[in-house]
Parts: sequence; C-alpha cells; structure tokens
Amino acid sequence: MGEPRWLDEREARAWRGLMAMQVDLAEFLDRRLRTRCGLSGADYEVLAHLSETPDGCVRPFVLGRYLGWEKGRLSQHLGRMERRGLVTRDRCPTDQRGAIVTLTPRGRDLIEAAAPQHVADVREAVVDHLTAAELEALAAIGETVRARLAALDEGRAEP
Amino acid sequence: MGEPRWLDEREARAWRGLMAMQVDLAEFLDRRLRTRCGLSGADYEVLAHLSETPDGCVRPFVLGRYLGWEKGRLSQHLGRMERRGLVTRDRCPTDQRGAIVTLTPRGRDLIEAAAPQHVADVREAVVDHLTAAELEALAAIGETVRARLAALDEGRAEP
DNA sequence: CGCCGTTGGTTCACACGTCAACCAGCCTTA
DNA sequence: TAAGGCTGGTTGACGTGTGAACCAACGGCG
Repeated sequence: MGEPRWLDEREARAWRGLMAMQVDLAEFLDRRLRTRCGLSGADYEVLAHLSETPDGCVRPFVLGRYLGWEKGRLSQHLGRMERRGLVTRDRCPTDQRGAIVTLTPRGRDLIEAAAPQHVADVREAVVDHLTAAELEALAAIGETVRARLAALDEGRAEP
Repeated sequence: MGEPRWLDEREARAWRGLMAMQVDLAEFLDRRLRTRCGLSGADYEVLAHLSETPDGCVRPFVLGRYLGWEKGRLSQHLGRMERRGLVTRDRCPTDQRGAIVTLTPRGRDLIEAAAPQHVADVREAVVDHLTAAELEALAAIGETVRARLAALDEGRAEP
C-alpha cells in the first residue's frame, strides 16, 4: 500500500459535517422520542413496523430481516417490550419453533401518538430546512454510499 | 396541533436515504476498525485526539469537552483503555483532584497504524464516490442541520 | 422411517452508554 | 480561616448492543 491520501479541505469539511450531524441528529431524535413518548428509537422502529401490518402481528424473523437486527438483539428487545406491555409473544400455530409478536392496544396507542410527533421532529430538525436540491442530493448520496457499502460487503460473505 | 404533515415522496426518499446510510456506514467503519486494528470507534476517537497533542497527554475533562462525552462515560472508557494498555492515568501534579491521560507507546503504534486505514475506509465508502458538488452539499446540509439542532436545544438549557 | 443439516429463538457473557449519587480538592467570600 | 458552592473524577445500577453457544422444530434425503 502506498502513502495515505489524507482528506483535503473540502473533503474533510463534508466528512466532519456528516459525522457531526449524524451524532447530533440521533441524539436529538432519541431524546425527543424518549421524553415525549417514553419510547427509544428501537422501540419506535419495532412498533412502527408492527403497526403497518394488517393485523398488528409479525413473525420475529421477518421483523428482524426488515430491521436488519441480529436475532439475539431482537429477542431481548421484544422481551423488554413485552414486559412493558407494548407487545405480546405467543407460539406460532403453524410453526412450533417460532413465535408471533402482536401489538397490544397500549402499544398501538403509543405508536399512534408518537408517529406524528416523530415526523414533526424530523421536519423541524432536517426536512423543512433543506432545499429541494439538497433533499435530492441527500437521497442520491445515500443511495451511492449504500451501494458502495453493499459492494464492499460482497467479498466478505463467502470465504 | 394540527393534523400531521407526513413526508412526501421526495422527502421520504431523502430521509430514508440518510438514515439507512448512517446505520450502514457506522457499522462498516466500526467493523473495519475492529477487525483490522482491534479498536472501537470510541477508542479511535480518543487515541486520535491524544495523538494530536504535542506530548500525547490530556486532562480528561478537556478530552470530554472535545469529544462531547459525559464524564461518566469517559471515565469508564479510559478505565477500559488503561486495562488494555492503550493509555495510562496519573494524578495531575497541578490539580490534586484530577487526572492526566497519557498515550502509551502501544497506543501510539495502534493509532498510527489505524489512521491511514481509517481514512482509506472513509474514501472507499464515501468520499471517493461523491462529486465535488455532492461533497459541498453534504457539508452545507451538515451545517444547516446542526445549526437547527443547536437552536432547538437553546430553549432546553435554562428553565 | 430415521438421520442430519437448517432455521427460529433464547440465553449468556461481555462491551458500552446514561444517569444519578458521591467524593475530594478547588475557590470565593464573609 | 471556616463555610459553602463549584469542578474533576469515580462508581454503581440499569438499559441496551454483540457474538457465540445452545435448543427445539422443520424438512429433505437415504
């Protein structure tokens, strides 16, 4: 490998901007969600997906694939959410190994109260303050980067 | 409050792009750092800052302010890094309360090996695949959003 | 049918972040 | 100089993420 190619001024500005924004943004959204709705970001994602299914129930492995979570994490998180009365877990009738997660009324109330709040937060912090061109750029950048990351991960799956 | 203003197609694409990129990117960079250098992202930040000081030592509270970390977190993290031989902690001679963190030779070796790797990862994943205009947009977006967040936090500090 | 690899989930040990309580040393000020 | 607030730092309880070990049920194949 040759000598390192450090970032130039423009590149460093963009990179620092991205990283700093990312940290602050995550902290802001999480804090809002936590203090106004009593939900963590993770809770929100789970409830949001659950509330979008026709009958408010999913197989955990489907949820896991959708969220991109490891199964251990999902299992533990669902356990905590169950203890708090946000979801229930029952044995799946058609596959005796597995479970089926269902949104409780309380869970549904919470997510339905949280969702508009959350969108408002997103607007307040980001979306409403960017130009159409910037929104476009953001989407394009996101897609480019994710494509790169997917390509880089390619050579990692199979030995 | 009125009815929620959901995101339209363009806004949702930008938002999802940003969120997904953020998650994947953090995971990628952390994994690279972890597997190639044996460092977590947090380790890297600490070591990087430490290695930039003239004599490789800092007061923890300075480090904490720079990184934006709570002091409890910093204290515990430094404890773990000390156990791993990356830094040492001694009593500060001029302020008997406090400590002074110093980079060990091993810590310096690690960060000096990790830094070029990390920059290469950043290039590989992001910087080298964006246009100059996109880099500019990213920096501008980051600044806009951080300014918004700072303004929103304004009304939170004093009761 | 019975074996065996795969799949869905749980659990454990550990690393990490947050928050609040706590302590010792500093600094002002009466 | 003693009192009291502030500051730098540690600790502990708790919630959360990661990785591996583990278990039971499914499903294909001899």
